[in-house]
Amino acid sequence: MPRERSTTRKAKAAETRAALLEAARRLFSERGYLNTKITDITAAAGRATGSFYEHFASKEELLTALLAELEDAVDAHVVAMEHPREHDLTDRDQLRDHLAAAWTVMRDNRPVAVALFQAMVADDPGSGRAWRDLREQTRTIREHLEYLVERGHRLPGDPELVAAAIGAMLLTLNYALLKTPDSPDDDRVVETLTDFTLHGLAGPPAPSQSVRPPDAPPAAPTTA
Amino acid sequence: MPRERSTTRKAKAAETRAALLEAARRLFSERGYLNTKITDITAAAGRATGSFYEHFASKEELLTALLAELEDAVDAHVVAMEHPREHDLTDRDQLRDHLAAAWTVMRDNRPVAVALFQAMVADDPGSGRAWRDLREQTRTIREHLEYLVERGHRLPGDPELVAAAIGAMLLTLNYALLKTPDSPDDDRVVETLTDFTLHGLAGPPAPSQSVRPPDAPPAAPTTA
DNA sequence: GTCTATACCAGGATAGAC
DNA sequence: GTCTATCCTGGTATAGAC
Repeated sequence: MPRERSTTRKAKAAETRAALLEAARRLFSERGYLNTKITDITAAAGRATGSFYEHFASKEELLTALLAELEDAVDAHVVAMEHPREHDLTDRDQLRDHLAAAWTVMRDNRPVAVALFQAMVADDPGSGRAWRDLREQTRTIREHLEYLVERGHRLPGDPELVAAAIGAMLLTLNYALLKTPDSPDDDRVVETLTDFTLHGLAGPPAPSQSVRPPDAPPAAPTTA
Repeated sequence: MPRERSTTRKAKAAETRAALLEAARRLFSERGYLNTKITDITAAAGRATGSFYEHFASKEELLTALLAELEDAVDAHVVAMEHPREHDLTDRDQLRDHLAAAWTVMRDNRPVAVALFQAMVADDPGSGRAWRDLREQTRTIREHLEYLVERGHRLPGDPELVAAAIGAMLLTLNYALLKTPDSPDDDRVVETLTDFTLHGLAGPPAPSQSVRPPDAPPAAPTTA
């Protein structure tokens, strides 16, 4: 009789590994990645310090494992979508869907989002890691923007830069709003970011093609 | 004869203090705030470890001093401007001036910008520091946006949130672009951020009221 | 594979002579 | 005020028994 209570004797290791990952998630979310020590993780997992190194060489490696899990989950979720680059981000619904997806992933995986963001910023500024991470995480957006440019659309600037700007906004705002209480609810944030990204401060052109009712007053005239 | 070579015996302390600050600036800029240890600073300043504590109680306090210097400089620079909140950020020139000012300050004070940003992110996510810092640093923008709303302009969302989004974009993009080589030049970045903030991805309304020549093709039609 | 125990070091901070 | 010397903590990582 191989495994009865999920313990094939040897597969018990996987249990410890899982416990460590789970504890890490909890602590990363609460105290943050940088302030969580390896000893904190093992203690929270009810394991000895030494056991940690049987599974991970370092905290960074554990984070990598966490990230791999996340990517698997995301892949499984997007498996049916294919996600070609032929999306028109100047279409409000499509834009909102993209931003909402990004936002939801960050919210549903708070520990990883926190850890990645902190790790990105903690590295030496000259290392270029921040830029690299930002580029990677905005790949999809960038490709969509490049597609727009190819179709003749005029963007505010280089797609790479614009995509990075949007990503910077998303990542940092998400992090800042993690504070436990009274954050604006996710829907409102996504709607705001959508409208801002789509039309900026100036607001939509004359005939409101947004979802909003037409009771919005016109743009303010110039001032001092 | 009081001071001959800037050493009144006792005023020599100020020299050490300045040396520490200067060394800290250099190291913060190169290795970042988090990776710079107090011993690194004293070593770089050619002083003994113990001397540090004669001037600052901690690294954080040194950062505060650095920040105070910066604010003095900024104040002196803006002294003639008064800077009332009656600015219209939907006016491209005014918007660009604001963004350019923020960008220039960050670029001209790289060490402080790095340190503040890292310190903000390194704190526990639940502490709310990130949100607090973000709010403080976007106070001016927020006030301008509130002014717009009072005048009847329709923003993409709550002024506080929109201001924070803009600030998040600026701070993080600045940090990411600090990597020494091949960053796009500051002018291009500011222009891009201006256009994005003003009109978003959709671009300006039909009759181009932006600076750009009218050779820009129309917005891309809808697609799959 | 997991535990206990411990070596080890980086770094913060202080004591006390000059 | 600045130095040298040192203490002491927290945290990483390993050794070796079970």
